[in-house]
Parts: sequence; C-alpha cells; structure tokens
Amino acid sequence: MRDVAALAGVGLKTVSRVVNGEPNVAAETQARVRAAAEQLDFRPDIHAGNLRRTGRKTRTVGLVVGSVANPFSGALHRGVEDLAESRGTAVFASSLDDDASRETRIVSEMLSRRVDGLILTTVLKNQSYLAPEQQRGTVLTFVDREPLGIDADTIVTDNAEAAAAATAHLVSVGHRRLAYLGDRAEIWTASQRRTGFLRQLGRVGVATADIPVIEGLHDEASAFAATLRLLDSPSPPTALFTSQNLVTIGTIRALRTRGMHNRVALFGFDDIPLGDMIEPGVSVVAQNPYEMGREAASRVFARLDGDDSPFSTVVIPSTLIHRGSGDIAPPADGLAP
Amino acid sequence: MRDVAALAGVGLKTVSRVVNGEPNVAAETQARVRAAAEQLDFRPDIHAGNLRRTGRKTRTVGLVVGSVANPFSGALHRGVEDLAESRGTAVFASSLDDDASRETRIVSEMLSRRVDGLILTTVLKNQSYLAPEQQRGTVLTFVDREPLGIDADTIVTDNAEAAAAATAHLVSVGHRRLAYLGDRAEIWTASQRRTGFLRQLGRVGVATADIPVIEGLHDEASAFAATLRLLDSPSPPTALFTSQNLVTIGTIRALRTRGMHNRVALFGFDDIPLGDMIEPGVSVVAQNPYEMGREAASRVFARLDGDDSPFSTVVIPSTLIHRGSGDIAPPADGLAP
DNA sequence: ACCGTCAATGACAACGGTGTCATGTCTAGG
DNA sequence: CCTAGACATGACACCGTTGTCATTGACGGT
Repeated sequence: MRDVAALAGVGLKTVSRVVNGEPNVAAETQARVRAAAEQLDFRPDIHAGNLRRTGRKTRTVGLVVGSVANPFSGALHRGVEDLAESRGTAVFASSLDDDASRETRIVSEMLSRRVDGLILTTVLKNQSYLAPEQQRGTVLTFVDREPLGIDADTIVTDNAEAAAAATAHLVSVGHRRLAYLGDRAEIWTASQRRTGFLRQLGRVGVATADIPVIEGLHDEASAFAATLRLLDSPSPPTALFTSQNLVTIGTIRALRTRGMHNRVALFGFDDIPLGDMIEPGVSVVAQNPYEMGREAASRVFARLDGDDSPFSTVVIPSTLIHRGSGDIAPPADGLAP
Repeated sequence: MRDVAALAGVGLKTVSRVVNGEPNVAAETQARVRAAAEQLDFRPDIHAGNLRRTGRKTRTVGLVVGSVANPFSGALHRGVEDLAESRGTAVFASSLDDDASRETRIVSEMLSRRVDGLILTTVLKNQSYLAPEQQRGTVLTFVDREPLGIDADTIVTDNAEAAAAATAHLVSVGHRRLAYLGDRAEIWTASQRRTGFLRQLGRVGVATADIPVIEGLHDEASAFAATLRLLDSPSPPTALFTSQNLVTIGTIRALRTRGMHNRVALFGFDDIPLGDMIEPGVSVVAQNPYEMGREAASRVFARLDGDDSPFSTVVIPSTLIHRGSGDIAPPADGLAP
C-alpha cells in the first residue's frame, strides 16, 4: 500500500480511502490511485486492516465436522458456505473423525485465527472450555449434537423422535425381534437414536431385555462384522435399525453377503446415496444436513449482527423415506427368518 | 498480551518469548507468565504476529473445488486436510460449481486473506491472472484440471487414457453403437475424456461420425433427460460412456426408467458410492481424489519449504472397476437393443 | 472584504504482536 | 579482585492498515 501511495503521489490514508470506497476523494485522485493499485497488483491485507478496524471482524467462520469426506458433513458444509459466501465470509473446515483428542487442538487453532464464529459438531463430553471464548464475543453454534456445560444456539435433528418413528414402522410391519446397530454411545446423536429406538419398543410393549443393542460401530467394516455376528447367532433378528450412514452401508453389505437382504428388514438413520437404486430400496430417516448448515450459519450471522435474544435450539425435521427395506415382513413362523 | 504482561509483571517481549517457546527465559518467569496467560485465557493473534514475523507465513491454504458437497471434492479436501493438519495449517474451502464468474472473486477473497498456497480446480479458460500473485510467492497448485496461461505444479488423473481404456472395453464386448454423455466442453477434464473416448473409437475403426456426443450435462436432471432422448431415438446406442459421477447417476436413473439397465452397457468416469450394490453393478473409472488432494498439498508444502525444482505435472493413475454394467453385450441382431 | 462551511488530503497514533538491540546481573576463569 | 561471556529482560521501532484530527483551499453568504 505504501508503494501504491508513492506511485500515485498521494498519502497512505487516501489510498486506504479509495480501496475502501470511502467518500470525499476527488474523482481524479481516485482514478490515479486505482491505476497505481492495478499496476502494482495491490491487494489489501485483510488481517492488517482488521487489527485497527473497529468491531474487529475477520469475516471468517470455522466449521468443525466429522469428516469433510462424509456426504452428511459435505452437505452441511455447503449449507454453511452458501450463506457465508453471500456475506463475503470465508469458511475454515476441519475434520475430527469423532476423535475427542483433536477437538481442543483444532478449535484452538481456529480461535488463534480469530474466527468470528464457530460452528461445531462436538465430540467431547463437555464444552465448558469454550465459555471464556464465548464471553469474549466469539459466536458459538452447535450443529447436529447438543453441547454440554455451555449455553449456545444449537441446531439438531429430531433424533429420538425420528428413530422412534422408524422403529414404530418396523413394529407395525410385524417385527418383534429387532436389533440396534449404532455408533459409540458417547456420541450424542448415537445415544439419542438408541434412546428413541428403545423407548418406542417399550411403548408398544416389546421386551427390550432380549433386544441386541450393539454399539461402538464407527465404520463400514465394524458394522459389517457386527451384522454378520447377529445374523449367524442362534436366534437372529428379523429387523435391523442402524443409526448412521456408514453403519447402514456396512450392514447392507453383510445382509447381501448372507443373501438375507430381501428377508431381514432394515431401517437406517441418515440417507445414503443411491439408496433408492439398490435392491431392496433402503428405507431411511433422511436428515437435512444442508438445511442444518444453512440454519447454523444463519444463527451465527444473526448473532454477529447483534441479535441478543436468548439462545435457542432449532430442530430441523427429518423425513422417513420408505423404499422397501423397512417393509419386509417377518417370516411367517414368526421366529427364525 | 498486554494484560498478560501486566499481570505477570514482566515486559511484553518476555510474554512473547514464553508463548513462542523461545529460549532464555528463567523457569520461574515462564511459570508466572503461563499462569497469567491461563488466567486471562490469552490466545495469541496469529495474524498480528505474522505481520512482523519474517517469512510471513499464515499457515493457511485455500482450496477451490467444484462443490464441497460432491463426494469427489470431499475426498480431495480430506486429502489436503490430512497433510495440512499435520503441519498446523488450516484450510479454506470454497465451491465454484464450475461457475467461471465466481472464480476470480473467490480466489481474490482468499488472496486478501494471504493464504500461503492455493490449490485450485479451475473453471476459467485462462489462469494468467494469477501470475503476479505467483511472482509474489504464493504457491499455486492445480488439481484435477490443467491450467492455461501459467506454469505451476499440477496434479491430474490420466483422463484421456482411462476414458480410452473404458471405451476399449466396451468395444471389446462387441459394442459399435456407443454414445458419449458429458459435462460442458469448456471443462478441461470433460474435453479430455471426450477426446480419449473418440480417439479410441477412431483407433479401432469405429466411425465416429454417427456417434452421439452429448455435452453440457452438469447434473443428474440434465443427464437423465439426455439419456431418455437417446434411448427414445430411432436408433438408440447399445453402450453409454458417461464422463462424470452426477451424469452417471442421472443416466442410470434414465436407464431404469426405461427398464433398459440390464440391456444397455454403461461405463462411467468417477466412482459412485454404492456402485457395487445396484443391479447391474456400475463399471467405472475410479479416480483417486484423496490421493490427488494429498499430492497437491504435498507439492504446496514442498514449495513452501523451498523446493524450487521446475514445475511438474503428476498424473495420479485411475483404475477401471468392472462391476457388470460395462460387460453387457450388445443385442444379438447388433442393431436395435 | 470577512467568515463559516465543507470537501480533499495527509500526519500520526494505534491495533497486537515480533525483531533488534541495549542494559543489567551473574558466574567462571585469570 | 577484575573481566569476559552468557543469560535474562525490557525499550523501541516496525509490520500493513485504519481511526482521528488538523490543515488547506475554495466557495457562498452577508
């Protein structure tokens, strides 16, 4: 900028004025400055400016998700980005792989970069470590999972209700021997879905004591193995509820391996790509990750714009998509499939 | 930082030393400073530091892709992130939707933020506008598509060769009436793939004049419609080559709508999720986006570490995955399917 | 002719840190 | 006892930009 000023033969502040479109610069001066800036390929350093600028906004938000390679996170990311982009805000994205030990480190990295807001899918059991940062004015918003130990805007899916609805459907088809295949219990969404599943069974009077509840599944491979074990057990379930997209896929592979995909019912949480094209079509609880991202970003920007209403939790409704796998009836004898 | 210094009763510079782990600070002083920093929840402003720091590295890279919601971009992003994370570097990601008008704006946004490196999947026909920036020291790396008008490290897939190989396979199965369904011709990868497709047909003596080459398909819907038109034409093709994941999916939907999915052969470029589970399995050219991302990031960091060898183009090999759809033979009469 | 207003402009401090250098203190060697 | 290092520390300028304020000159009204 110094160079531009010299070349245009004006003061530093005048260049600053031109660059920022401030008023009271003679048209002829403006032209000279612009020409000089062009010639030197000048680009203002946004961070140097932010240092002095009042309000001190970096127009940057951080997004922490499971993995940017996961379609759920990808859609959510896109939702955030679309809103951010329209406000000239850049997005830092980071993957946690639900690894609690990375959370503090990555969040701290982002805070050093002075993000205006943070949109988090948390892993740690407790987010109270963020309180001082929130106090300082950084806008915190949680997506997909509710935080603990801190109060902030939160965007979630109706996990328990949707899981219960899917379970109710399986029961209505006639199933009594169900099984739950889910992610690690520490993950908030996983435990919510399990709760919904079990609560619904309780409601309709299915004894939950005998229902296999398998947890700790985090990828296709572990879900595949767990499903095989279930299918090979002495009294295999007639319907499966899977609590997450990767688990659903691993389970489908296992069902196919055993040739049971048209005989054991399946309802999954999270939509999976091409779920309508495989045989049978995969019935799922479809969340709306794009909308969750948009809503989260929208909350962040509202807060940055000065909204100081009490924190709220927005529940983005999910939809049951019936494609067939959830409508497979239990075998006639009501026992072995 | 001022506050920390005051609280610890030391000078500013001493706090700086402690925070940055510089030597020559008495153990007792260090402890006092750390305690004060902890108490005030002090976090250094990375950008303020970079202002004065020699070398002036922000430890930030920008990633510009098609869409963060696309699984290809997602995997690539993850590849970049994994390497970046290990170097304490944050990643800005932005989606272009292959919209040329967004390219300059988004790139310029990132440059204002003083990214150390930029990993780009470009849309514009010409990237010479980046030359001054490259001169200035910003590391430029292109992924997936070759740049024009500028020299820089580039990571690509063997597009033409792989497309030719897939085409060769379709021909070897007996097909002569093929069709190409592809993205907009301005997109470098799309035109490379078309070239590979047509060149291979030429090589084996299939007259390309009668081969439908449909371009400008950018999403499922347009591919769906285009495929229907092809299938409903007086002399429909017996084999289809689709040049991109979304196009492949739209085409599969169309084939199913017409009940032709087991009678018309299909080879797609880009792997699609669950492609092995639908009927018939989808034969594809599988790229390795994760590896492309990793390699791109690795080039960027090598350059930042001072590597000044001539720019190179790395070709990440792709694999033909045969799952069935590419092995459907043409109908016996050799004409109408 | 005089004065108040207002547009145009630049000098200067400040933002939150780091590089450089001077200063003071302590220790070991002569 | 004296002195050369080595260590510990802070004063100060500076990074690139913006907020504040003072200065200058032109202009309109009386």
